[in-house]
Amino acid sequence: MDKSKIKDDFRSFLVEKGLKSTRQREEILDEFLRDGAHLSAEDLYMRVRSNNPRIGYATVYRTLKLFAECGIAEQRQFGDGQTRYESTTVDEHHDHLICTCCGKIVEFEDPEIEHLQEKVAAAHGFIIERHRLNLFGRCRDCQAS
Amino acid sequence: MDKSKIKDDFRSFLVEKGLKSTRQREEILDEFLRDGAHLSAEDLYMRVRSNNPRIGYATVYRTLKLFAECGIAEQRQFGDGQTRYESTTVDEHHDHLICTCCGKIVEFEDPEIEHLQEKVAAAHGFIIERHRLNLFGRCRDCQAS
DNA sequence: CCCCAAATGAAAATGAGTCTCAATTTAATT
DNA sequence: AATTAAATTGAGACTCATTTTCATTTGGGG
Repeated sequence: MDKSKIKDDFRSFLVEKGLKSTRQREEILDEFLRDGAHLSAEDLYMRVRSNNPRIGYATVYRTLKLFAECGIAEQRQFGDGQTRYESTTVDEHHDHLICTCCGKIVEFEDPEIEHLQEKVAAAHGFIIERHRLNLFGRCRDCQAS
Repeated sequence: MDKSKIKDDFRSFLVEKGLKSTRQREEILDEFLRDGAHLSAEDLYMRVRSNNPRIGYATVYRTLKLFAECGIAEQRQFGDGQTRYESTTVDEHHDHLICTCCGKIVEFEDPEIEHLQEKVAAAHGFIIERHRLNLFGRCRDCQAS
């Protein structure tokens, strides 16, 4: 949750990889951290643009991939055809409840489920690196209609 | 698992919807049921083509969507940019272990996990319609490298 | 300050999936 | 068997997210 730590992480990552720290990358990261959960490249592009209209589409895409590679963001697919990115704080990640009616997304975590996942994986000889759990259904509001 | 029952299901579905049973749909369904777990439209197109090169791309896409609508197939995204379809037997569905190294996909089911999912969803006021659980990691063979 | 590898932006390219439309086929009806 | 209306098909055009290309600009070590 500490934004300046995340920024430092990213800068270190760039140095290690022999990449450069640029104004654009900083701006994109700032905007990415400003709030938005589940931002698509398009979303982020729009936001960044409103501060600095000279930033290109491709740069946003490229930078987002760097975030993922660096580990400060994770890619998600919710089935609407757009890849969405979510900022991660190292030891924290969450699963999602997605309303098939209104599209609302609720995050949750459940240690018990995680533990069972490890168990299942181990039974098949796998070592888990990450997981994706999406529950699709109807939220309370949409159960009326 | 009873292929002729699945075919009958699909035929009934077509009748109910006022749609027509065609040679192409039969051929595509036959090929779809022949084996392939996790077929992409492209995969299936290739296979169908090897029997009948006159079948079009669009027809395969359209038919696959019908399968999904009918409930004899489910769509899956494994993050490689292609939608994959998996044949379903009504009450049976599975989650996946995906090796990030060799791409191997292992299916599993765990009633305990499912139960916990229901619980979590209920706690947030959701009624689950379906879920997707993917565990990414390294399979036994790839843990060496 | 110089240099060059890396980065950028604009535009073209790609690739999965969808749509259009003229020609064909299905299946219900004469 | 012939008729017919509606559904289907195949080819290719199209969409839209994402990637690549390439000429130009920029970061930062020497």
